[in-house]
Amino acid sequence: MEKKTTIYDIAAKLGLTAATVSRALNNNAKISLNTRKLVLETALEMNYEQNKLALALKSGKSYNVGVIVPRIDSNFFSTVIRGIEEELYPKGYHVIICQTHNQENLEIEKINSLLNVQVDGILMSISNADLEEDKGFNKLLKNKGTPLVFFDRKKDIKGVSSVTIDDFKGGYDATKHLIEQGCRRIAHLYNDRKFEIFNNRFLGYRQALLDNGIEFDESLEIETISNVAEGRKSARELLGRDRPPDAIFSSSDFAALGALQEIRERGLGIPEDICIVGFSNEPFTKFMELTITSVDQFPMEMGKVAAQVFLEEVSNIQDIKIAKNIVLTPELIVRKSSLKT
Amino acid sequence: MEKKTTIYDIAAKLGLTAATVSRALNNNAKISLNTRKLVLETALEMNYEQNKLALALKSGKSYNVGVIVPRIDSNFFSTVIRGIEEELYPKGYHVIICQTHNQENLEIEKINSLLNVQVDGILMSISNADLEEDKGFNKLLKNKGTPLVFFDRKKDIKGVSSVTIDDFKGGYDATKHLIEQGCRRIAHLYNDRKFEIFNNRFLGYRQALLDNGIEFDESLEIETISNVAEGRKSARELLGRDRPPDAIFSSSDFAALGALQEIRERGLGIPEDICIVGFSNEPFTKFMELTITSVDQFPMEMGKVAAQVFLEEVSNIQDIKIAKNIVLTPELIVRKSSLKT
DNA sequence: CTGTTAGCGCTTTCAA
DNA sequence: TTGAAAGCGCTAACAG
Repeated sequence: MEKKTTIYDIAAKLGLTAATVSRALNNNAKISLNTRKLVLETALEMNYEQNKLALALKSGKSYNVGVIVPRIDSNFFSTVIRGIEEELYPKGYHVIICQTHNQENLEIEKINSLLNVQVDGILMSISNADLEEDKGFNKLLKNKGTPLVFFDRKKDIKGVSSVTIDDFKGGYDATKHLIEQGCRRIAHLYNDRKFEIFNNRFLGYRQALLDNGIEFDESLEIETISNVAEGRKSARELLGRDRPPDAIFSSSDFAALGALQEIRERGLGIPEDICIVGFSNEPFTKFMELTITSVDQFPMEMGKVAAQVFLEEVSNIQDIKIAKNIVLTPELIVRKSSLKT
Repeated sequence: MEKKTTIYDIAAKLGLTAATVSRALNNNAKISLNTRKLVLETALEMNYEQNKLALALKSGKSYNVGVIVPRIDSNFFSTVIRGIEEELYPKGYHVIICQTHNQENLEIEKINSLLNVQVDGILMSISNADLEEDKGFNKLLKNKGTPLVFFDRKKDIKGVSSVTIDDFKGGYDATKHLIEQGCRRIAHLYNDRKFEIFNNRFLGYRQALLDNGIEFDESLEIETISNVAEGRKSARELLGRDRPPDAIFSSSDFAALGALQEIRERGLGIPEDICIVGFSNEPFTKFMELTITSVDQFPMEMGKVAAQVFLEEVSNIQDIKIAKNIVLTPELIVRKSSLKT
């Protein structure tokens, strides 16, 4: 375990001073060609590597950004993170990831933790719909030096930018598509409406019905958790009704899958008897034999755009900051589960 | 954008010295109960937050670890990372992620980049099978201060620990299972054998055949890339043979899926005519109607164990380090695609 | 129990 | 063109 060589080491070896070495290395100031060459050579030879930590302390910029997500092992979030990393690395930033598992206390804790390690910004998707603008946020917002950018699950906070998709349109298009397929009793499995994203999908669904002269039927609107078992459960409930639906639009692909399984097990045909549309375009929706129609959220794009917003904000910390709310357009991917021929 | 408060600020306010404040905050040395209370209170009131960067520079420990993977948006890697994060965060570490996209130069570059930001260790899955123990590695190994831990895709390097699964056993069990189902002409779609993991799956396959008195047939062994299209292509090739196989063991779930699709489109039955086994237990394998038998690699465990190995190594940097090579046991998950009744 | 001093590695005035 | 000195925020050894 040998010590890392510092600019002092190479200064000593050359009979120079650290300042000179620093200058030579950064080819900043005017330095004699000779000394520069000399410094560069010995730096190489001594395996010198700049200690970015010292630089960070000195400059106040760590070139680290924190990303907070409910969990990383989901296709959506890991793809967003991929986008963020790919956009930020070329600009010299590293990405620190944090998971909250939807635990309220962890969300605040991780924000503070990231602030402590002096990240230059935080990109996050809210885990906790009830999250108030408390400690963590306030701190972020007060020292306007560290920008905050929401992606996907945002919260309307003055001065905070966000990148989301148009969930209303996603819900609207999905429902409209089902109507165009001739469906009239369209059920909706929705997730916790305290989250903007789920509420917007819900509202889009309602609006599409309205625009097409279909009255919504509350008995067809069921709150569901985003997993296969819950999707099955909801489907069971719907199929038990006097007048079962002829289509299901689920705000989660997993619940859509559960519904699909339940329906087929009962001998009903998809899409003949019931059409199904999910949301998120999870990989499995296109891998199945009975491919599932879904709404693509362009997670990679979302990550890249969120990163860009962050980059803009760090470069203008002085200026009065105008929050930017970027909304990406989702795309309905029509597949077998909803395509009547 | 107000300045962050430092211990000097609170020292000034209290007519104390920074050292005292530091001590009070860390309740380290003997401090009068009074001053401690005073310091703690004003710290709170002034919104003091420790600057971990300064601490890092001072102590030489950044409490950051780097994780390098080919890509993060795959179920396997993102789950490993989840495990790593969950194991390390409680110990005070943050996780920095880097992707290589299998680009050779990026692999070295990211290692160096992480080293520059003074990570306390690097956990990585090799992207480049040909990677020699060059620059990046040498640097890591020379200054033994920063431990390196391989997971999944490792390379045998003296003094470097690793956490992998027993790919040989994975391949062996998969093949044995197929034999038990009555299959005799078992094809194998293998990935680049320059990677230990793929080679071991291959060898396990061969050994299982041998142990059961079946001679391997090179014409049934096809190199494939891990995606659906390539799986289809390989299946097409196999089905064109004089004596097509009665089973396919693929070292990738994606290629297995491609093969499955191709086979069914040709009107052959799975598992009646051809059994299929994949590898990795990707989520979709259990979501499909025709569920796919696969080998679970326990990625979450792998991440946690890799993190533990790292933790051990950082705490013993002084001692002579004995590399640890931990091998987890995979599990064959039998599903419809290979279960003849 | 608390103050003084020095130093982690680097950059950046200010002088020379 | 280069050196001297200070400072980023914190801790730790040594005094007192």
